[in-house]
Amino acid sequence: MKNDFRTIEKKWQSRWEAEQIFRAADPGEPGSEKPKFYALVEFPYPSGAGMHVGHIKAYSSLEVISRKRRMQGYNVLFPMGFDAFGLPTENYAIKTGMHPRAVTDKNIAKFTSQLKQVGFALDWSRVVDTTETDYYKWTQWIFLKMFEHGLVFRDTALVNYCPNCKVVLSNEDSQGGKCDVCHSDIIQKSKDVWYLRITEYADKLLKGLDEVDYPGNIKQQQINWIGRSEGAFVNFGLKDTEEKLRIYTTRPDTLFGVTFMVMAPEHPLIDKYSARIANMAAVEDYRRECAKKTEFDRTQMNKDKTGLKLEGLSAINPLTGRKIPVYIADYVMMGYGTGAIMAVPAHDQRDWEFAKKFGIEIIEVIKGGDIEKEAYAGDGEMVNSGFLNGFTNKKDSIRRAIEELEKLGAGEGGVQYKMKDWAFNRQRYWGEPIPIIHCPRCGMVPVPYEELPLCLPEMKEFAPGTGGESPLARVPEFVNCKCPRCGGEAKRETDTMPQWAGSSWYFLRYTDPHNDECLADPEKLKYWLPVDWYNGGMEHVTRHMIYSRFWHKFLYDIGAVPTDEPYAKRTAQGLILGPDGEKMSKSRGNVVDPLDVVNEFGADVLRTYVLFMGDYGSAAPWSQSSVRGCSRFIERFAALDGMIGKPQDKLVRSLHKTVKKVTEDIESMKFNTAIAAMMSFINEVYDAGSIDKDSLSALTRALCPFAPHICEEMWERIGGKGLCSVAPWPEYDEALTVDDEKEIAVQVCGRLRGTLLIPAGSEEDAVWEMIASKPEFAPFLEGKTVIKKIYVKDRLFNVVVK
RNA sequence: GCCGGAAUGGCGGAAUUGGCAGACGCCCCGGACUUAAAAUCCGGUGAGGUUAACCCCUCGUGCCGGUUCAAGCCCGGCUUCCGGCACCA
Repeated sequence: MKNDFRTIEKKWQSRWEAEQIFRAADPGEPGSEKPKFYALVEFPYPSGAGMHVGHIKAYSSLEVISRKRRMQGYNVLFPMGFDAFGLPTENYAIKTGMHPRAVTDKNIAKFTSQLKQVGFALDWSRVVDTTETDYYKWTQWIFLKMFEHGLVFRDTALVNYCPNCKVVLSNEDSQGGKCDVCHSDIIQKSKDVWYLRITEYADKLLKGLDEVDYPGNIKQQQINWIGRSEGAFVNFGLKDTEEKLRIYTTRPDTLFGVTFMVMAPEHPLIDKYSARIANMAAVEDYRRECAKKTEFDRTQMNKDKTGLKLEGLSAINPLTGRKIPVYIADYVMMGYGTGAIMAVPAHDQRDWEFAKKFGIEIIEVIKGGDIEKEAYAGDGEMVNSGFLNGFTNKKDSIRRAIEELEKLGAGEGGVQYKMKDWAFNRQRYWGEPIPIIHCPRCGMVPVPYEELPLCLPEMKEFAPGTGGESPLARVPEFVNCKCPRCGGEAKRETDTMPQWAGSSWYFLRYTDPHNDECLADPEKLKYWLPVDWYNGGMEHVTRHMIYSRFWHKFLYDIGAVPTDEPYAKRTAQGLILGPDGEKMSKSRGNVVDPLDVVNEFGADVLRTYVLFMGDYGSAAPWSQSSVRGCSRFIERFAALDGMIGKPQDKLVRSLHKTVKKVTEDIESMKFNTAIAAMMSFINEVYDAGSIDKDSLSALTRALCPFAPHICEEMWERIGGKGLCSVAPWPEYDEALTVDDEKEIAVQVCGRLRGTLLIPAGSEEDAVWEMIASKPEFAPFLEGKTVIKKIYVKDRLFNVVVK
């Protein structure tokens, strides 16, 4: 037959929908006795542009895996939803005057129709939309639970602020000093910020990595993100005061090498002792200078150190009693450690550069480098260090130093994280309202649980206020309320949550998307969790995944979910680049629209191509002519119904090998070689001229996860029972996957001198006899002494001669 | 700077984890079919040498060296590219 995909694909998509074959069975329902398989893909942000080929690649992997698992008898949950809060929708709404709700609905409808056109085997009865009140009710519920457990706090802070989006961004959203959404330069602004105390979970997030199946690089990225370091807090005395200047260091054993201290310009002790600081005017100037720089600028200026000595203030080394000068410099950040450091210029390059510039003494305490040239950060024998002299092992000397500090009451061992608490508010309309009420008498009061959801008020204008305040602040009916605690007049918080909120728990809601009593029925959570396999992009490995692991671990701690880790296994797809090998982007004009491919070649071809184009985890450029190659493959398959004939032993064996390869390769995400194996098999069928019906039946089912429409059509033509998508996965006979004859390589002294057909499993002596009797090998062996024979069964025979 | 990963034909990529490098697909070339083209089918296709032809030989997985009967794969030293983090004390 011809692959008349325009008719065929519609036909089978409506059959699947009518028969609801992709619906997952909840516990207690028929089908739930099968082993469960929960396959999760990152739900899309429904942009107006519709789906991108990247979406297709991201979803196709688990689409194929879960289709196969379904055919193998699993109860599969493969759901889809929409992460629909966020700036692009809101900006579009502001520009066009449409309500964000209407924009969202339109975009979701578009995505839904496109996903269906590609034929993804999704359970459409479980669609989740983060912007629906039924959903964000529970996002708010989780926030309140966190509030209740002290994981939410508010602080005034210098924040990353995007002047273009008029919104406060987390560190994660403003990397490299650019806004993640619009790429404008970030400025620093003082704001009231809501924080989630994610640092409280830093250790749990780190430890949990031991029990999950993520690729090493993903684990490593999360480990780096959390950035745990072990060291010590040391309290330096401040001369002529009772004050302690507290610092954090990873090398407390270098205390004897401390020649100055550095505080961050914002350090509070500077204000406290401003009266003692003789050059306070200059200090203020320096501080103003620093405040002008963004954090990005500060961290970029890693060449030239700036700073200033605090005249009149000095610190006392707790181990030596020595007087040490104190500086301020912007290479020390208020946001890490204690905002102050002990500087050991001999063994820290930054301190070294600073010391050189300001003419400060450099004392070597670890032997092994040339501290005149640069700081030495390596290992070596401790010198000039009192009781630490002679230590050569870093671990021992650190332990000994901490011991001494603790004995003196001058410090203690401690741990620091690079990860910071999560700035959790945005001054925007299209997000979940933060369910908190500010009462002049009671302070911050949570909205009572029974009043959830706290819905967004209806508005016509969504632009943020000029002072960067949330548009919700302009709705008096929303803002003014009664305090739930004292009944007095109070005001609602008007900030909304960041886009990461809704995506931090959506996979839980899929298990029970319509529940009105709790975020999901505990029975259903218990049945479905954890997610067995989660696939998505590398770009979400640190933020989204760490956030959602944090929320999940919190929910586990309060007994709301049954597992402490949400995702048992995580994989990531590689990017699809444009045909020019560059990242696809509108400005480059190299974007490929997946729907164009569906219209020209059909969904089966699109699906097959994105998985065939290369190693699934690596980036690969789009190639339109390779799409044609896949189209040819599908056509060649479609024509097999006209080639049915008698079984041929060689072909049957090939079929079994092919089925084995496809079965194994799908599970290890080697989709390209699985497809290649089926292509080879079809080439063999064309060579042989015919294929038997059983083999065609097996091939059809093996190809079905990749190209389900044409396979359904083929299945019907060859009289398959029911729908191919739920037919049993083809079995293979292990005995038929091995040949009874093998062609082995024959080498003399490691050089290939020919091949030899031998009965499979032949022993060394028998093979040697065959080689010795073959005239074609004689010239290489004549007159030589055999020193060594190496035989790798069914593969290779190497004769070493002299 | 630090942490990951990669480098294989004209191109995307295979290679049972130390055992015939280049599967499969694209591109290109030739043939069949066709009035013709497209489509389709069949064949060829790493480089060089040799041969009338079949054969055959040599070289070849970023670079230099090593281990081994045998290295794309292991070890040591580089180069380049990609991703992440980055004045983190």
